[in-house]
Amino acid sequence: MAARPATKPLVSALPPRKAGEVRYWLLKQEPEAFSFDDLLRAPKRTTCWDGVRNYQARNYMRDHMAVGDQAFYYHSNAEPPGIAGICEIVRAAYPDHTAFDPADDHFDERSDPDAPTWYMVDVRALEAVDPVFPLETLRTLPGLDGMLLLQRGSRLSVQPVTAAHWKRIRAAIAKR
DNA sequence: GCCAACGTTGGC
DNA sequence: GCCAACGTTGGC
Repeated sequence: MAARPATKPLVSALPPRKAGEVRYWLLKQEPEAFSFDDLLRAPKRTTCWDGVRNYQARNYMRDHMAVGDQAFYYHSNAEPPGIAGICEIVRAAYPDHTAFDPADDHFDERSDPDAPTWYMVDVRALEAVDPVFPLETLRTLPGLDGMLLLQRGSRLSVQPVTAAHWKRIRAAIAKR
């Protein structure tokens, strides 16, 4: 058994939230499906984050997100890929009803309405990051060691971001 | 469009 | 429980 590479210190279990603590996240979305501009144009600048079908991503949403947490809105499969906006969680996890709808792309026949498998949260746009702050630039910033997004093969669509990384990135965006 | 990396599935 | 096959993600 080879040693687990040092580049893989996944934050799978987060410590308990302290009273009043704000947590930070990164939410991936393909702009072709729903861009940050789409969110700005949505009623109340709010949408439900439906369609997550990965257990780890679900666990972060269901077990660790709270109203008031903030998140980077990240455009994946985009040109360029990068941070397109800042948003906040405005509703904590509740069942993802799209899993119950056979007509929906994200239908999952195994998700039982009486014991839902999949959950979503509601997010509201706070401000655009315009132009997009590119992944390529994130890779050049010091102080982002261990950031999940920057690790090879990282595909998780809901990722925790440490407060230190959040501050570092916000500062880099502001100073640009 | 390519393809490496990943998560899930299912045979055994 | 192992692990090969498969489908998906997402940068490039």
